[in-house]
Amino acid sequence: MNFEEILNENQLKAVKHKDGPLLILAGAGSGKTRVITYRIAYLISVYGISPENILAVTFTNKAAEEMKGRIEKVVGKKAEKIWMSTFHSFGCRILRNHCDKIGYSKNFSIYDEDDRERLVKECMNFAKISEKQIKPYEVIRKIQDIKNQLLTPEEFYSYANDYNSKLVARIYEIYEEKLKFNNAFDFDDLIKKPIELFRIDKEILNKYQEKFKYILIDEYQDINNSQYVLVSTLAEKYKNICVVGDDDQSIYRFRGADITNILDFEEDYPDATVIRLEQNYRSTKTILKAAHSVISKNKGRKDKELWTENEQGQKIVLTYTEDATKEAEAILKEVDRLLRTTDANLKDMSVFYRTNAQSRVIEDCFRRNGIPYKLIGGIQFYGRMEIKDILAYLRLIVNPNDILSFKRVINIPPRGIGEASITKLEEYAIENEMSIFDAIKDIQNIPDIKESIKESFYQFYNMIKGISENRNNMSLTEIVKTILSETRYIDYWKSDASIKSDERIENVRELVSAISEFEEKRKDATLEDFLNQVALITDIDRMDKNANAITLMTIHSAKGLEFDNVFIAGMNEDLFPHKNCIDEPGGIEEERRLCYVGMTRAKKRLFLFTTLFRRQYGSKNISSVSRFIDEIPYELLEIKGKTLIKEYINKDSFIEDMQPRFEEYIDETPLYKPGEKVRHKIMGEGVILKIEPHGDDYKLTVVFKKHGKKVLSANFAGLEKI
DNA sequence: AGCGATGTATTTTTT
DNA sequence: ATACATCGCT
Repeated sequence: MNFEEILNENQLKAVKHKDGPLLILAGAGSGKTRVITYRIAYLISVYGISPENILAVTFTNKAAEEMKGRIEKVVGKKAEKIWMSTFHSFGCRILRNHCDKIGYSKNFSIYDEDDRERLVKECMNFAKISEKQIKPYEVIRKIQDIKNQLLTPEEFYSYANDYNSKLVARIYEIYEEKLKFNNAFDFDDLIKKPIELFRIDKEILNKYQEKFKYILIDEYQDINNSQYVLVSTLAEKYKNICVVGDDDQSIYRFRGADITNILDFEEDYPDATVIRLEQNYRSTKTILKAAHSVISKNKGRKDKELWTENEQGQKIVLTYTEDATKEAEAILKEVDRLLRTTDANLKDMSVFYRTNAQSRVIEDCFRRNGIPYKLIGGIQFYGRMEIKDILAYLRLIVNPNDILSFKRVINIPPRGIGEASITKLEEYAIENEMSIFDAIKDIQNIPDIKESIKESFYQFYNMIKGISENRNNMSLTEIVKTILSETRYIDYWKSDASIKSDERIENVRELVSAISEFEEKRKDATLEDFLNQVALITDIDRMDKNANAITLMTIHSAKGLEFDNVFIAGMNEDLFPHKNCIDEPGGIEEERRLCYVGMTRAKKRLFLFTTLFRRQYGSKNISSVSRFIDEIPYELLEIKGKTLIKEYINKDSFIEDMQPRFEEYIDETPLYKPGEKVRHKIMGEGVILKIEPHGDDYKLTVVFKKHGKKVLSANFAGLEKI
């Protein structure tokens, strides 16, 4: 492998750096992934570092897998020994090995966002705190913050001065107790608990500090406090820590990401080497210039400007449409045009948006017009109700202490067991510090439960126990199939008349195939392995890059990806930047970084869309163009839909609310000229014969190849130039 | 326990 | 608009 030939000067410097802290400031598209992969390959193949001494933390599981594959091509099979995963998977692995040291057993459950919400609500119930006093959502956010700061309930109590904080402190205390009782970790625990472990057991810490002599952290700008502590702790001994990131691409502040981690790296490690990667290999000059012009409005960033040898490329197309439906149609039109007039495939295209809710209109449009798409995010596959039901059964088999999972499925399908009986059983279990199943064994001692219900509890217990005792003789697929047949879960949905029930059954079947696929890939895998994997997998990890379909996702999900053609929908004020961010300090800057991330995903062409109206809680409201559009130099934009603006600006009702910035885009010249070839959705190809003004609109006379001469309205015909 | 009617708030982004 | 919680009824 000749590293000199495939890397530029700075990339090579980063790859060849051996010992000591290293900060790589890698701009968008600067070949960051290459540098990480080749650096690891170099450490192993040239410096002779043993693969098991390397820890690499990436942003997605998929990125880890891909990098590992590429490293394997250079150094061979031994690449397997590298620990390469996301922060959370790493923490999970540590806990699987050592959680007994902090009072958990290794069949623990991992609670996701949905589980966490249920648990918080339970805790609030328990503490007699109503959802009117404080919203569960707010509590979850606070608890997340507290955990990122690594505070115990007692510690937080001492900080809690105001009323709300005291409520949260109380809920947090119960929440932590319940997690422990259930032998469960939430996402934050996967970082926090390993730190606790390392603090308690210096021997284990020492073992891992010795093991991970070389540490690499990707997307360092997006790590939060607890992740920072975890990394620093591990790197403390050898300080061979290489971090890669870009302060302009920090977009996860809402989950505690702290941009000062990367900004202060040189203070943390005064002898750090700093390497900047500023040559961009991804985008056109136009795209890069526009993106830079936007991001440079941010204050307090490390000043830098990327450059590229790539061609100028076409202008950025900004399209005005009336509303989200028309916006979706405009995207479709552009997609269609690209497919016909360029060599682009659907898999080279992606539509980004700020909020998941925006995907629906676009999905509808694509579905109606037969455009295959893959949707990332929103309600994730493993977040679906029916999938979570089955997973709860599986968890319960693995971890009988998991009361949350127990309660989820004890009456699904219905077994005639109600809230009241469940609560009595749970209280008995908690009082006697026993698992919920041991409580069932004792059920004759619990007063006020009807005999028939006791019998139902017993049956449920026997079913789970039966599968549990047998599970070593069964494959994972057999286990899940047994659950389905014993619970008659599919029948339960078949008897449900709603339109969604077919889809649910389909999803359950897909879960079964996912399990058998998993089992095939990892022959010795246990049910625990599967559940852990599922808890930490994301839609991005499941994405099939080669499927010929256009990708729909939020800009957050798009981080780290690139596409030839990028469409960003909803460039509207209050949506992007989102209204919830506007008052928050630093909120706008974060949104601007998000915009920068979105724009810099594009390699060849970038299309932005904005609407004159947006629907909000049902009603249609006037909406203005995103400020980020104004931050793009006008000469880099090609604007479509000007006649539409003109139409609205002449309406009295509209003019009052009209933002002045619309004015500059008004163009009196009609969009079409005689002699131009156009295409109509229904009538196909034709040539424009005549144009005459008609109110705010234009009357077009067009001769179509197949349908002859027609007179159309320019605004409504939806003609496309060819 | 389960159903339907009524009222009410609406989560921005994700491991 | 719509999902979701709550309440009262069977």
